[in-house]
Amino acid sequence: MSELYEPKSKHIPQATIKRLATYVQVLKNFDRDNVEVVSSNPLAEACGVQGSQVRKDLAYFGEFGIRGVGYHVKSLMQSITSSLGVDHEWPMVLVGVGNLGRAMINHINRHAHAFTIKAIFDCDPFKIGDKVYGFEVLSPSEIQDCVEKMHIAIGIITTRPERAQRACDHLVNAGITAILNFAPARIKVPDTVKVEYVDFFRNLYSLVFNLTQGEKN
Amino acid sequence: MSELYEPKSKHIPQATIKRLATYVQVLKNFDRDNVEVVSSNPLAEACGVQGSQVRKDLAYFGEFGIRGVGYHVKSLMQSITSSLGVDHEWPMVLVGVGNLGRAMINHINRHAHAFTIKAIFDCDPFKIGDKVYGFEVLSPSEIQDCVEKMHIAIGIITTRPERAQRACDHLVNAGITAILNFAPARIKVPDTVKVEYVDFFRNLYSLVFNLTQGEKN
DNA sequence: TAGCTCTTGTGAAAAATTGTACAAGGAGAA
DNA sequence: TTCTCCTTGTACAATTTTTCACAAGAGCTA
Repeated sequence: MSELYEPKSKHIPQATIKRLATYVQVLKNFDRDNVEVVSSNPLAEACGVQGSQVRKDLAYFGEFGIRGVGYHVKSLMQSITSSLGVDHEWPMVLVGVGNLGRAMINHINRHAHAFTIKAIFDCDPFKIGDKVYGFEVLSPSEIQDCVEKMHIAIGIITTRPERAQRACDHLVNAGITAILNFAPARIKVPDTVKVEYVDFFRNLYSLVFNLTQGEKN
Repeated sequence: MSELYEPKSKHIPQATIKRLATYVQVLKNFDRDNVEVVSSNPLAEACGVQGSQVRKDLAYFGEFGIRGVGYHVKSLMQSITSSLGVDHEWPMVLVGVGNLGRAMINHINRHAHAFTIKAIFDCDPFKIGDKVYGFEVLSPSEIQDCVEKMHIAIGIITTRPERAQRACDHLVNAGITAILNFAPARIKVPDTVKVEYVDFFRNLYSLVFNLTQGEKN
């Protein structure tokens, strides 16, 4: 087995990446239950997809399984996280220390191995200087310095929607190239910056649509 | 224009539903800025999709535009929300009053028009009876009664991953048919129950993958 | 009314994704 | 070693989703 996993083919669907994240989550559970080897079908079932889908997704990055046997849980986890680049720590900054922001600081720094919030910012001068979960709330003017010193690539936005674009601009100017936006607003960024939106109202809309559809059938 | 909007065609992609939620979000902003009419291209650009995509998505539900003119912002919002069934209130219950749970109670009840949390539950006997944002934390044994009395269809899970399945079982037994799961764990439900997963580590994985990919090019 | 401009709604084409089916290959038994 | 049993990895087929391109239609002007 090689040390470094590079994609075998050019283009990998975003859906595949998202599924790989799920596989890791489920593999962690298998590992916790002391399962050592798992084949594609049980893994797929636990993730709510088809076995062939799992095999195809993994095939983008390499051959991690043993024919006739399956996948070694621990080594597959390692292979996936290494392939995606989440096998080491990613420091992050967060802008917007409201209720949602506080929850995320706490939630992310507790749960995630690969992701840690290192500094927090807010535009509200009354909040600057406050201590939140051990962090001092800083002024956005300090983002750039912080990002450069700590080599931070990822920023999180948890402001109100009206403030999202401003927060985004601060982050982009500071040199951030990836943004996770929790604010219910679309933001404009240069092509060089990647944005992911987390908006669970989308999920609620989807649930409601399925509920109302179901009634008609 | 008719009063009730029913889908014109049989199957509508989930991706379309999710995009429609985004359109509503963006239309709200146009409305706030007193824009009265918008055509598909500017709307699409603000949502990060193609104009033809917007038109096709809307076409699943009816003809809401005026040729040569565009869409009336207010009436399009109304048409979409009515089509999806989110033009009236959906009461919800939440299980798991930890940090994430608290944040969601506050966040959802402040922001969303169509969605309101009506009661909150926790398995931890030490939490039961506590007051959180005006709600008393109840025992899971009371879910069924609550769901029936208030005609609640949607449940939210914000427990720790180990507890997610138990919370889910409580909800399903109580008659809940749609679940929004924030816990980083997959849950098993009967076919009649819809589940949507909110897992922003997926989004973080995606960002990191794109960052590491970008380096290589 | 006729003519011009603009944008929708939609069939058809293209692209992307998912599912199928099976050859290839590893492990263990005889 | 040889045979059998399993499961992977992948070529190909089917399906789904997105994009393209344009006819149809609405408003405005003269």
